[in-house]
Amino acid sequence: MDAGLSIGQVAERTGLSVHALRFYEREGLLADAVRRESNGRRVYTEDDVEWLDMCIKFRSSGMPLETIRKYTGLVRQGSGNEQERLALLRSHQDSITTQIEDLTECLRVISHKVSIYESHLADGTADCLWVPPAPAESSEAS
Amino acid sequence: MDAGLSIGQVAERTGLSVHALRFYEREGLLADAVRRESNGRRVYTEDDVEWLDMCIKFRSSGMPLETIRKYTGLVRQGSGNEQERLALLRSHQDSITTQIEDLTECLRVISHKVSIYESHLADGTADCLWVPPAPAESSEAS
DNA sequence: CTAGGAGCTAGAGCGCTGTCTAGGTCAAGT
DNA sequence: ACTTGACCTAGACAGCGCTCTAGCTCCTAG
Repeated sequence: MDAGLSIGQVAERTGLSVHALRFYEREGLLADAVRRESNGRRVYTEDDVEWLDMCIKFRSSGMPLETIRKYTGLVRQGSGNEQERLALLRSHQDSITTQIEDLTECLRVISHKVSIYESHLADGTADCLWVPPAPAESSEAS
Repeated sequence: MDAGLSIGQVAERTGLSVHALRFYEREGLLADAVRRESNGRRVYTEDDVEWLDMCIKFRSSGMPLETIRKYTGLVRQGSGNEQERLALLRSHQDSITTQIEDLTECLRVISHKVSIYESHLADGTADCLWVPPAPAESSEAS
């Protein structure tokens, strides 16, 4: 039932490539070095997969490998550094929040542009474009 | 008053480096090739700066240079292809929306982790961590 | 016995987005 | 005259995050 997973199975479950899995391991992103069968093949546990899922969340929210490595290092050291871990997580939290804000602003500007194109296409007046960017926070302009 | 801007001034105003400005131009991201003084120096207009600001929005929301180049090409061609421009903008809009959703999910998971660390640090029980990821959409676990 | 397929390591290569260097021009200030 | 500083071009280099290759070992099925 939980007999341990091959790298291929983990790849399938996480969506990472086998290359990426080996790469992550080499880069020290894994909580503990993956166990091996007698023949040298990696055997992953469910915990490994969970950890990898976490790494994927970190990565996909823009945390650099370097920082994941640092976090991993803290966890590997064992208890005593929870404040540090927390600080790291909090700062990443902030980073994500900022990213979301920035993206939201971009979305606003681009949506404004889209709506201008839409209305100009609707009433046939599709010239006098290109369109200057949205005016920061006020009502319509053109 | 609007005597045209040097590359240095544009760098300062946009936050791009002069290197990046020249790079973007080489890469064909600018609506129209920047005018030059007799001595070959670039002279930017206010419109150029606005265009660059737009490019910055595109870039910072993850649009690849390639796509910006495509958009620029459409605009350069002049009117007649507004549908295409609109399609491109809409698809980028979607991309941003997806990014925001993904980031929001990451933020949820990480905030969960943070709150677990916080409470364990609060009542002194800061072991039994590391913490598995948040359970998708339900109440607390650990 | 043989062919596939999955795994292994070490290390090269790549796509993207800039950044930096080398070598030069030009204009202004001292 | 000389220095300084902003600008120019062409092209090399860099950082990040993978991805792929070469050359190998196993194991299993036909």
